[in-house]
Amino acid sequence: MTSLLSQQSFAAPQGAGEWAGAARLCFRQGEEIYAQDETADLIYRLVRGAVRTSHLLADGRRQIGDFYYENDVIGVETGATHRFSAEALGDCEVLAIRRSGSTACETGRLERVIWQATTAELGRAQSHMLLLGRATACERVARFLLDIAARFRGEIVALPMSRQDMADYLGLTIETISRMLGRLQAAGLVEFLGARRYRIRRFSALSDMAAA
Amino acid sequence: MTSLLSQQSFAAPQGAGEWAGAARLCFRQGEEIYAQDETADLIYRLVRGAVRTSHLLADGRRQIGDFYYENDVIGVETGATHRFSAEALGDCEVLAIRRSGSTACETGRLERVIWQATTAELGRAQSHMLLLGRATACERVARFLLDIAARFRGEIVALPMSRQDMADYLGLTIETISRMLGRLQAAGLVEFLGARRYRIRRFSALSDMAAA
DNA sequence: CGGGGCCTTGATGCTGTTCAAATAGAGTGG
DNA sequence: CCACTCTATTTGAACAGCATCAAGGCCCCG
Repeated sequence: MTSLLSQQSFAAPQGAGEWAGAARLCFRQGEEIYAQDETADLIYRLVRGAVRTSHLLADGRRQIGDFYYENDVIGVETGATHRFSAEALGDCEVLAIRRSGSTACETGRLERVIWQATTAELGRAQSHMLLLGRATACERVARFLLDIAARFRGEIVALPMSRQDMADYLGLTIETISRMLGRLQAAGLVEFLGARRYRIRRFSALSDMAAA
Repeated sequence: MTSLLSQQSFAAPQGAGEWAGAARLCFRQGEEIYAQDETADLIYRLVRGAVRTSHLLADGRRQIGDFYYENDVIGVETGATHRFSAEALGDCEVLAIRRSGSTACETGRLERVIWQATTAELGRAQSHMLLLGRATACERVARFLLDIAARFRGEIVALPMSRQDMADYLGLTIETISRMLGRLQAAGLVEFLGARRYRIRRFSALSDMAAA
């Protein structure tokens, strides 16, 4: 029942036609897929692995835009250049395709992909905004654990990113991240199996911690 | 020379055709244009006045999404309902039009408006994210003053929003806002004429305070 | 001229940061 | 397979920035 077919249809829910002429690229851990301020003439579809997008300020402060997984589209921008860079969190594989020069909204298949990716980006950016604006450290971490868990089927969730990545995503320090994770575990809401794997123990209580 | 015609063409830079069948609505200060969680079947074009969008959490914490001025489009959403509500900051006037049910990306004139508004939203949400994630109180306030000023021709800038609105936009308290404004004024970077009008005195120095 | 909301200013406290050090864990070579 | 090393993570203590609490002043508008 859990055949290759159903697995394939899960891996390419919108049909693979849009990505027919795309180039297949591989990146190793930490490698840059595209750079901040680079011209944004390619868009990418993540086939395997995980990616972070990050924005670096002049003085070294960093903000992680988001984390991406299989089937997510990255590289779509509102301007001519990339506001964020994209780096592979582990070894990963992407399809890259040139966006046909048209920045406008058209009926073509690729434009539909761009539209969907843009609205998805907007939704996630808005959620991220709410998180950064008015949430306590504990709420941010709780929401993060829930969000990551929501992307997986299995009960045990893997964290492909470092504590520093989490900190730069949540607008906190690694020490605070570590302390809040410890607190949530001590309260029995989550259980860690090493630093990079966890399981949610009390979902509703964790949701309460995450507030709205 | 500064005729009605040129004023009109400024008021409708992309042609008014898209808004031909739109209803004209007026709101008084503080009135709600649309509510959080309400079905998002209308989009709006702000003709006169200023608007804030805000998201309320269960415990009363509030996050301002953004501030909007003449010719801005509001009400475009990533889902079926409004994630933010919209309120008039002063008396204002909007055009409202039903988005034709099609959530997809099409070549129609209205779809083009929606596309442009969506990308504008994404860009602003990303900037806002960077501001909330890794900026100090002083940097946030400096950037805010620059951003608002960038929307006006004149040298003297009016603030249509209260200190509470600014605070909920920047993720700070009104007291901190007030102190930072005082500090920037004491440093000679800006000059206030009453609480709601200011002038930028040293633009480059203010830009430096705002960091990236 | 007076009322009331908005804004500013001051004193104190708490959350999260910073600095510092210990520990755990992953990768490597013997 | 184990010891070793290097990095990532955790933990602790002191500090700083912003929040909170509390007055006081300004300004707008009747």
